[in-house]
Amino acid sequence: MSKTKLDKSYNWNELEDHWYQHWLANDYFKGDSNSNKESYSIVIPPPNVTGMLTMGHVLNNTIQDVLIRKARMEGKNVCWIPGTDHASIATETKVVTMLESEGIDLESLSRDEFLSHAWEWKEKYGGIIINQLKKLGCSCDWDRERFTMDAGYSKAVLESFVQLYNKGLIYKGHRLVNWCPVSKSAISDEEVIHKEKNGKLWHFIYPISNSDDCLTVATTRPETMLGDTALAVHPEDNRYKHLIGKTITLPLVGRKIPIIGDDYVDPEFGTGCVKVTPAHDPNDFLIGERHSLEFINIMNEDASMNSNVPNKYQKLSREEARKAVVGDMKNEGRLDKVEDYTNNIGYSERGNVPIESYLSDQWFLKMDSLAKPALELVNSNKINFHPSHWVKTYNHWMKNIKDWCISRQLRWGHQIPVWYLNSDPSQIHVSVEGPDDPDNWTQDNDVLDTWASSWLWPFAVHDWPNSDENLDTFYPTNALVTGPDIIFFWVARMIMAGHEFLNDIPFKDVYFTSILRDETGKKFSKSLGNSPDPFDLFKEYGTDATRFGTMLMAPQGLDVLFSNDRLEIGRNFMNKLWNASRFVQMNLDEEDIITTNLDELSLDLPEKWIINRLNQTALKVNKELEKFRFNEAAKAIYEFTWSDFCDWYIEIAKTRFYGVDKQKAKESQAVCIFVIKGILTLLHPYAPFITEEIWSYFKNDTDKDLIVSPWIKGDKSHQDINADDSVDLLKQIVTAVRTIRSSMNVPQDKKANVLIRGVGENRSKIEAFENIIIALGRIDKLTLADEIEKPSQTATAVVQKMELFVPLKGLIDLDQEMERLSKRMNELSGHLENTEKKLANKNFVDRAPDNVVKHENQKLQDMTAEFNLVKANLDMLQ
RNA sequence: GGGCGUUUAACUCAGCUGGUCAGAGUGCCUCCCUUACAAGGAGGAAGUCGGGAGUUCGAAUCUCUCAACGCCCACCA
Repeated sequence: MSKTKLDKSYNWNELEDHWYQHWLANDYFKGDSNSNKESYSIVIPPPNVTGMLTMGHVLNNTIQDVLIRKARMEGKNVCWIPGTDHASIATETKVVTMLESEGIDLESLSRDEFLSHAWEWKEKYGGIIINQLKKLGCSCDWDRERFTMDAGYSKAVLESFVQLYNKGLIYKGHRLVNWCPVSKSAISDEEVIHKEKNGKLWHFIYPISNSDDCLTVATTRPETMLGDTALAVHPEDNRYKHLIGKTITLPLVGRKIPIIGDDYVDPEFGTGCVKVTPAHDPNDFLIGERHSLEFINIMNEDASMNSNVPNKYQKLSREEARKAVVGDMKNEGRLDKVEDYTNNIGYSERGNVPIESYLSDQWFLKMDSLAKPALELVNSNKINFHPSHWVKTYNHWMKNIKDWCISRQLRWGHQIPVWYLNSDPSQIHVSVEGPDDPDNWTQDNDVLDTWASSWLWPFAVHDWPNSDENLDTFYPTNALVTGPDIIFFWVARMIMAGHEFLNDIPFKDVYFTSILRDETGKKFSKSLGNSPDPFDLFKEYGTDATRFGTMLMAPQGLDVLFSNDRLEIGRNFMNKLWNASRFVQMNLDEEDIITTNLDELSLDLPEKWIINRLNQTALKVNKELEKFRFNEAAKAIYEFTWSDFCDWYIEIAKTRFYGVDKQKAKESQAVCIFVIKGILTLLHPYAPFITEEIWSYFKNDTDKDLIVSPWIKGDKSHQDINADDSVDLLKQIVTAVRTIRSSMNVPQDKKANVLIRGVGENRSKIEAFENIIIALGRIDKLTLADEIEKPSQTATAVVQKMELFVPLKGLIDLDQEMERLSKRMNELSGHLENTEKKLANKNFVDRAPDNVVKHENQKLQDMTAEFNLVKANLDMLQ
């Protein structure tokens, strides 16, 4: 920057890009796989390649950037690997929508043609979110950016399939799966969202063959009766058990189907009699297997009726078929009644339509043997969850894990590396490269579930299995930062994959972020349109303020109600920091002050105090960040900067800057710079842009850019109780004077005299601060005395057993003063009562630790003294 | 049905291994545009820490219980 002075206000829109480009140009973000320094690595949870930056991303990636930037400043070999996920089903849906809108006939497209459209689309839109992350300030190693369908990555995915297949963990099964009729593909259990819906319960009357008797059956899905192959009752149900073994003629279809007895049926529910559709319901499927029933698939892939149903229903959608079936049953007099009924319906997460249980050939991965070691890794704390209560959720899922349906009937994704011999499809070939004579073989049409590629992310980004170089340096990663909503989809599976393929953990710590909600508690989501556009916020508040504000309001593991005025806290803080820095800068006597070494100075108590407080803040920030308490660390920096440095030390420093003692002025300037640089260092991970900008004005010749400057650990052994106590006394006196002035409505420009009685051993301390107290309290004359008569018409206060008199001739309002003193007396007597009670309790004195008892005694003494003085002063007024 | 979480000032929330007179920001009241900052400064009002019980010398904090709200998982046609 060519400027030598900080601008009057911080113009983030100009400076953010400048610094980001500067960091990139200096290669600060790059990890070094040949370094022998301690490494620190994170892999980004790859956003969907179709994605746009949301507030969720802001939260998630700011946290990662905080960890990464701190580690970098600690001098570690840092590597944050970015990338995107091909998001098979989500992306394919978008591409299909686009092609349809362009009037392109999907049916006429070959697989390759479709894929070339998809890649075109990816090239066009795939980079958006990456650029958005750069705007956010993420210090990722962009040279290592990965995409889950990159050539190398794809090879890793196929490799993993082949390995698992060869171990016998992958099998093909003809099973009921969750079927999304929109994407015409199987989906996993985790991709099914259950929604409560108001539906109906239809009661149908079925005639029993060769009999006049009937059975009434309740169903929520009338259309599936076209695929019924049995009726089931409980074997012990006295109403029906004599019917077991008989048959009924299925109305509308004419098929004769048996009445069977099965424990699954709950006699209490509905009519106690269930229609069984083995090909379209998971429970019925199991009944069907137990009783060797016929499995009749009645639907096409889009959930319309197929040729296995009577002609008149064929090609009807499931909704139309339901209407038709109900109408026809009613016409035949077989509709007994219709009840309202609320039930949970599974919806496809992507297609947002009810799923079908659908019979099809799919590839499955056996999970039991993978889950066991992964469970152990977390429960033995080799991997730590933050907050830890997520371990229970993890355990529950892992202990009830089911085989994973990994095949999808899509085109965008990793095509399953299985080939069938054309002349005999029962012969299969499984390998990464495919068969030698490809003309005789046909590859499986399906692709893999997206998560069956992203579960390899922590090591596949490093060219596994081809190269070890980066893996040796950057694997296992240190931390994973992600949302608890993908604990099953992704986190659990990465742990399994890490153990399976590399026999190691993929990360040491997992931090689960908060879920962001709007003011009314609704989850931010694209479909609700209630998520603010982060870029509007960056513009309005600045990226640093958005990052800082978001961190401040994101306590560990709780949902967060997001609102813009939280970001104002961040913006105001950045403004405060900017102005404090500007103030210090404009008061520097000489430029070379920035090179002053504090060790060469003999500092006064206020200087020692603020340096001490900075050290304590650094210790606190380190401690909280180690525990992933980002909000607490942010708060510590905020409070130190605002309350200690700006509110007190800068005000004290003014008395130095404008005083006659030039040496003190210089010392104070040096201390201000030291403290500001400390603040900038601690704040940099949260607010990288503004801190780097201010730093550039304060750095000296040996300083590097802030992003790579040394982190402050804090020094546990450094303490200065004397300085703390002294400044504490100073603050109490000044505050007492200010309170009196304020409550007596003394105008700002009117100076008051202050007398302090009973100074005793405090005299030297106060004398050392005299000019500061006079300035901050707007005092004309300060008189210190051990014994002195109380002036008339004076307001009083008690500070550390000293009486403070502020004579206010003509200004004092007796009633107000009496009220003020009475209030304080009441407060004190309340506390005194409690303390006395405590100390009178023999059990307390005997059993509580000495220091606690001692403290209570001290409290009693101090408060009694203050009480007596306040009372005496009050009495004099009456 | 099973599990997890939340309940602290008017609002949004901190408060960690039980022990300073329970904190912050916003809002509210009073005063101040004092040459770093009105996106600011000084002062102030505001809380039986969801209800109840228990453990303890001592509970916002630990245990139990009840209530309200939220989330996750499972699911009977």
